[in-house]
Amino acid sequence: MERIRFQLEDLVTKAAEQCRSEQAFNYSDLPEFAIETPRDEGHGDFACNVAMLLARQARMAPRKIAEEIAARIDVSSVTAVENVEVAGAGFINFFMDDVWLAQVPSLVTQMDAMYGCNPSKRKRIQVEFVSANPTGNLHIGNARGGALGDSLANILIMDGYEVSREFYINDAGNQIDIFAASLEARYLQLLGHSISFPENGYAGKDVADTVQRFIGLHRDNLVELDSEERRRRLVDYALEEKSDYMLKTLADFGVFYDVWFSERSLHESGQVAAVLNALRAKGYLYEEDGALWFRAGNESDVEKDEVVVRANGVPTYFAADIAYHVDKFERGFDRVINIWGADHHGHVARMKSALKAMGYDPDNLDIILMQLVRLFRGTQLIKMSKRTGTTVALDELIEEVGRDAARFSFVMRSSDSGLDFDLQLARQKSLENPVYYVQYAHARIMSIHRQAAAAGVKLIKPEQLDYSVLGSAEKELLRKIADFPEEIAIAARTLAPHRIARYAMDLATIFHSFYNHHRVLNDDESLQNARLLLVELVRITIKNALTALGVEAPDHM
RNA sequence: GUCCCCGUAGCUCAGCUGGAUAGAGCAACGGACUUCUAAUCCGUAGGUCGGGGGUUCGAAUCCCUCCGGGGACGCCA
Repeated sequence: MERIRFQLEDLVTKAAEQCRSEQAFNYSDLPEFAIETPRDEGHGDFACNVAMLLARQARMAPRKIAEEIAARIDVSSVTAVENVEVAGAGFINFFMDDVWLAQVPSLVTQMDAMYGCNPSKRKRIQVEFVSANPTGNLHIGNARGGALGDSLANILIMDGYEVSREFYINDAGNQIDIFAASLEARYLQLLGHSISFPENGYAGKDVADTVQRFIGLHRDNLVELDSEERRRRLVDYALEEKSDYMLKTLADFGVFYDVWFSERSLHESGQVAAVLNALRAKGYLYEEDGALWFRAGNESDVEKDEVVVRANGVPTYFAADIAYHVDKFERGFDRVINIWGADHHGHVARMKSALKAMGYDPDNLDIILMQLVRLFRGTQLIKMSKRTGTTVALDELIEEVGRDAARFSFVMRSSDSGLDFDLQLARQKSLENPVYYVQYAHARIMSIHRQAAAAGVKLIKPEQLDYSVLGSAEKELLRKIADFPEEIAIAARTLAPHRIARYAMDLATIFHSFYNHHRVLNDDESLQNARLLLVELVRITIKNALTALGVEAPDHM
């Protein structure tokens, strides 16, 4: 379909140039205009806005310009163009011959599971998402990040990028020390020693359970050791257990990673120290109150400088994060995308500023700030608290509402919007739940195929399609199907997976309406053949859209 | 105080890099199952796109400002 757009663009450009040479009107540069798909069918298959954009330069009413251009468009050079009209403020509308829609069936059936994919961009993108602290279970916000990141990665792949999914394990730093102290306290308490629990410690039941399992394996072996060694052994055990569980839970959620990257490894390899040295050499670091600060303040959009090494000599999370992002770009990614919770937004400008200081182009780093999720059960808000462990974790969420409903709910909304997730609503298999609406369309089509097979009706090949039997309802479906690769491109460009959820719902709507008005299996053989092929194209497209979102396309419901 | 997100129908939201008469779902009301799955469809009703300026041929969309809601401003991550 893209080819048609280029051809039309070319037609318009030539016609405009001809206008200039014939002095119909004058302009110096032809503005970058659009060949868009009008919302209203009455406005044709494609519309061009060039006349409005030329109005100022040409000093002529847009409508008049459009007429001059339209009169010079050579329709015969592109066979698929049937008619050109000027409408509205000065739109040039193209009405296409059926020829171009007739290309859709063979395209879809040939590409099948690949339909929607765009040509290779020959670029590598890394998507880093979830990256939860391995000190607790995955919560509802991580679930949104997981659904979003995984879908985005799928969409980028479809749009022709090479994509690597990455999880950054925060297995170093302050919170790990607190975690270790909490583990130690629980360990000693469970073995009957009277010891106070750290004030800011991890008091959740899951932490106690982890310690209990450790005791089951190793009994009281650690009691006699010194505290540092005891903590090290406990935390190593706990981090491994927690990470494994996260991996498993994310896999249950349909999320798989290419790389698990350890923060601790950055310290151990000396990369953090190396980055600090480099920044110091470039004059970006200074000392104040005993700590080492990164000078980010030169950039107008950065509020404050940030500490990279504390007064006690320990590097901060930020220091490690700079080293981490340097490492990402050193691995050769053309573009790096992070999905962060909105509460991290203060970090964005400083991170970019640090990357710039290190000699990288900060524009190659995109950070999606995902607004926070509130969890409800009916009208009751469920408060999140990592410390007390009262939140609903991702594994419980999957258990309660199912993977498909959960993933679709998270990904159907723009990441810019806050999300209220109602457990009661999500578990209902009802109208409130758009995922079933889309899945139902797929199941219905599968049912038609089963009936067809039972009656001995075979699916025809696209080249056998009698195009003339298709009515306006069928053509509307074909047009929507034809849009899919472009939808993928837009979703990839704007980093907005929710567009694909929206698209799937729209396509399902058109299909359900068609289904209720027309029978696929009927007495007219050529009509039946055409419709059966058509619904198969719908099925492929819906399935590919759902797959991009990590949602199943069921055969039965 | 500074910064980020949001404000569109009664509710939940979509609206792509400005484009033609602002769209869905839910809720309300009225219809459609002896026929491929009624988890569906068809119709009716519902809007000063938070307010005010500005840019433009054209603004829900871009800029400024004010109001309202949420969030962040730590030698935590």
